[in-house]
Amino acid sequence: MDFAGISLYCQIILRHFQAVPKLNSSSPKAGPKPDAAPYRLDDQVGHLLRRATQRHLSIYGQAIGALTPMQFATLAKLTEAGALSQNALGRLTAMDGATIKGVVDRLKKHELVQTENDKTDRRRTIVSLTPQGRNLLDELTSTARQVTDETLKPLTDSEQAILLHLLRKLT
Amino acid sequence: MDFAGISLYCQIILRHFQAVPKLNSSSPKAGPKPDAAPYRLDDQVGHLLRRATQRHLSIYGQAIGALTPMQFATLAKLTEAGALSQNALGRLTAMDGATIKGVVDRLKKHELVQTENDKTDRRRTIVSLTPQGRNLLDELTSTARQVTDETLKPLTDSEQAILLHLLRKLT
DNA sequence: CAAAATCCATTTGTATACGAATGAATTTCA
DNA sequence: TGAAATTCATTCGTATACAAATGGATTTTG
Repeated sequence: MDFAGISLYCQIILRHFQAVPKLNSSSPKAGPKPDAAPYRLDDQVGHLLRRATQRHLSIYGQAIGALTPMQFATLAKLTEAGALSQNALGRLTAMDGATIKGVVDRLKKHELVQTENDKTDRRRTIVSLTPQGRNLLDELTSTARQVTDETLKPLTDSEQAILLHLLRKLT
Repeated sequence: MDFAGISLYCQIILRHFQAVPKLNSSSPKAGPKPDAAPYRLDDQVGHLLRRATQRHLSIYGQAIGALTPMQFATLAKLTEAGALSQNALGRLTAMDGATIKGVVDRLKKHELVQTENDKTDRRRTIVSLTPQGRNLLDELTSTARQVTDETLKPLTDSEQAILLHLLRKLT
């Protein structure tokens, strides 16, 4: 095992040490206000996730106008995994059945994907990329990488890695 | 300055050291595949933010059925900041004008908020909590804290603090 | 095997989201 | 001051989201 990364991580640790509010800073013995902590919206994970997502989607929107974020995700997943049943595609892009249907319908209207019946399982609809869909995704992928980079720009490289790691644990 | 927190942070650093993919692990000299990194949806911040948000909203939904997340956020912000113009309320809850209008309309229908004209600025509509709205929020706040706790449960205390810190930087 | 449980795609209904346009009111600034 | 810029609330249109219900197909199991 190679320890070349340690100093980088120490850097961020030290930075965080000053920035992060101290855990248990209120002493364990009950003060005059046991319920002193107000409920502040700006401190809630949900709100912070929401705001971070909004900023990301705004960056995406300025960079990519041809496809909505979920349409892009759908084409990206099809590129990655090949043809998939509509429901499987929804699972892999984290959309429920009702939602992925609308996205696929709109992509079909633009002739970026096509559907066919599954021979083996007559419940399934197989969704696949059209040549146009493949081409469009090829053109947009490098821009999409820039969108990710721009989204993470406020963080150092190690902070970025840690954020992704922590978000993954929240899945 | 007190350094009592350092060992905690070192713990997570060491854990991350093994879990986080190495930065620049591909050598700087061009290999046979300069574009070797595939675009994997599951590695994109946007997708991870989305999944973390989905899990959070699912936890919220199981815990709180009386109000949607945005309705709760709206009441919480009104409790925190007092009566606000509709647009100001939208800004503080991170909803645009069109969105906050729908939320306020639905809260009004349930008589949890009320609106009045601003005497000073005739463009503005002032939104305030009704007694029922205040009561309902009082009842739900401790559950909302549990929702936040449950959302962050997969992380240690220091990881939680770091995540919130990093998300704040992405705003 | 056949009933029960699942899975698949679809539809319906409600609730965000947000760009863009609009008209009224207020503020800015030349 | 008065025109230009901004702000506010509203509306319209499109695109997610997701719970719940439905009907058809497949899998699981007793």
